[in-house]
Amino acid sequence: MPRARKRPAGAARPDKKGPEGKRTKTENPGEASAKVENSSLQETSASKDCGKNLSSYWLMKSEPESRLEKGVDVKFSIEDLKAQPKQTACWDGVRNYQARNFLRAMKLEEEAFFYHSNCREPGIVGLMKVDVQFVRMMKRFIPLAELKTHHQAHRATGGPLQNMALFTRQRLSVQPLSREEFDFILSLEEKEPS
DNA sequence: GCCAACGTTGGC
DNA sequence: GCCAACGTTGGC
Repeated sequence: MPRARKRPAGAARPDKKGPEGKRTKTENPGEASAKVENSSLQETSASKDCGKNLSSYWLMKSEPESRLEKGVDVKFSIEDLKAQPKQTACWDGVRNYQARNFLRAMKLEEEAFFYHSNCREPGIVGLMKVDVQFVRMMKRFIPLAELKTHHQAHRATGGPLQNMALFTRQRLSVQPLSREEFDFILSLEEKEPS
């Protein structure tokens, strides 16, 4: 279950058991708000610019279709995010330590793609800012298959998606993107679906 | 629903 | 600290 899943509103800690019921409202933005706790984060194409580029970009996966995990529905789509108070949610349910380290490394206001996983049409659906708050839908859905096509081409040509974590670190539910990766993906919005 | 890929656990 | 067994992720 390292996949991200959120709970309604101010959701609190991951392992709360129990009837999902109402959660007490927390002002705490949750793990995703991240203070940099830092550390030895893994080097990826996105994390190696040694300080000159202070911003980071992220991709966060969540499942938009219902699926029970230990009796709890892990579904959390971008529509669900929009429906939260302030369109903001707590990104809990991440257990993988590497993904958790990335959550801790996030800084407020950094931009993140919302990715729908384990569903009929996997792909990037929208943009969020770390808090985690809805920003906007993508101008068009960017399917996994299209990203993969570019990734494969870029491996040959040295293009921006050549090392994209979505393909090189599969199963990582929270992952960093370099600015080049982020900008390239944004540029796809303006193009015809391939 | 299948199952490959990969992470985690735990005995030794 | 190795590594086999087991569990999870997530595309298909």
